[in-house]
Amino acid sequence: MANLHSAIELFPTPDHDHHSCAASILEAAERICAERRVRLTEKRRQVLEIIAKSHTAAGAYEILEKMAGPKGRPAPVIVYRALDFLMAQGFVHRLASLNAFIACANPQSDHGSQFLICRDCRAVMEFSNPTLGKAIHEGAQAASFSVDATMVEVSGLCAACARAQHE
Amino acid sequence: MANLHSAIELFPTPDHDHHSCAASILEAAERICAERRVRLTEKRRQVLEIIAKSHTAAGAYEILEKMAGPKGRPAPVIVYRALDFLMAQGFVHRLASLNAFIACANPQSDHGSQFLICRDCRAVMEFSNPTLGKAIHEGAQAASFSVDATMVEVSGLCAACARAQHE
DNA sequence: GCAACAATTGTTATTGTATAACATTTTATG
DNA sequence: CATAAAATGTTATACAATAACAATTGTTGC
Ligand SMILES: [Zn+2]
Ligand SMILES: [Zn+2]
Ligand SMILES: [Zn+2]
Ligand SMILES: [Zn+2]
Repeated sequence: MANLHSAIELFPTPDHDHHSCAASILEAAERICAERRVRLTEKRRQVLEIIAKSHTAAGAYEILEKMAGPKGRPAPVIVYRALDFLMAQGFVHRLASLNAFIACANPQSDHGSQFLICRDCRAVMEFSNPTLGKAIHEGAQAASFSVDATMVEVSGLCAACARAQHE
Repeated sequence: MANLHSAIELFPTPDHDHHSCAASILEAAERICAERRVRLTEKRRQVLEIIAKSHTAAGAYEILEKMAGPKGRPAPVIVYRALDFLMAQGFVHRLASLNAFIACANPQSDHGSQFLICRDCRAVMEFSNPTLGKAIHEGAQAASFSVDATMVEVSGLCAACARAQHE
């Protein structure tokens, strides 16, 4: 996961070679599932593969389309169940502002969701800013509020799209 | 809006007297609408009133139920149009993590959305932590990302519900 | 007042997102 | 292999949001 000091190189550019990202996500998932004695079944793997294939968030029905075989696409509940599993294991995050899903950049560590979302190319970057996490926790504490989960979604324009607009 | 140094008194407790909160929200809305020469029509006022009546977020269809008269409830689009207006004027915020709506605690100032949401009593507190806002902006800048809108939704347990669980 | 126009509301239909309930199949365990 | 648990299949439904167009209400200048 990007710690925003080296983030400039890490925001997914439209042209970057993505094969290694996707492969390493699948690899990590298999390893972690083995460790935890949970099963990365065919459906679950298929959904994760589809999500990991892109740095843009995928909607549930978009995933369904990509799962479609000769007999047409599976029922919605199929993808939602796979997503529930993948989110429980921390392999996938849900972006509430988009009703869409993105592969986790760092599935090992338990972490709050913090995302930059480009409104133009729809690329998503997950980041983890300690200052931000600390500010949230302190704020909550001041209200005697005990935190379960935090959601930070920042929408705007990525550097590449900002440049493109100036041309 | 709470600036989390005095937040302990401000998280809405289940038993607090709410009439003044709701009344002042409606009052402020009327004043601001007059200033801006926009119309707080009957439907809009009704929707705002329903939302302001509670410190828990209201779903669109929940609002529809409460709008129901002898002829049944109005069409969904009625409430969504009112919500669009109320959000544009800054009287209401949408909570993406709940697909629900809450009255703004400080409709004067333009501000990013930051909320504490109790998973138990479902009460919502809007807050504005400058450190948090700054951290988000700095993080985005480090990624050369220009921010349009930020969304911070923190779910957990409020103080009252935490106490209740310990009994 | 009233014509002309803009804003708001009404009506019907549709798309998108997500879950409930229950049957069947697959996998792990003794 | 019998049993139980986990995962998948099937059908139906609930909830969230928008599209397209008609009717009504409010505003403005004459
Ligand atoms: Zn992550
Ligand atoms: Zn972009
Ligand atoms: Zn607000
Ligand atoms: Zn509570």
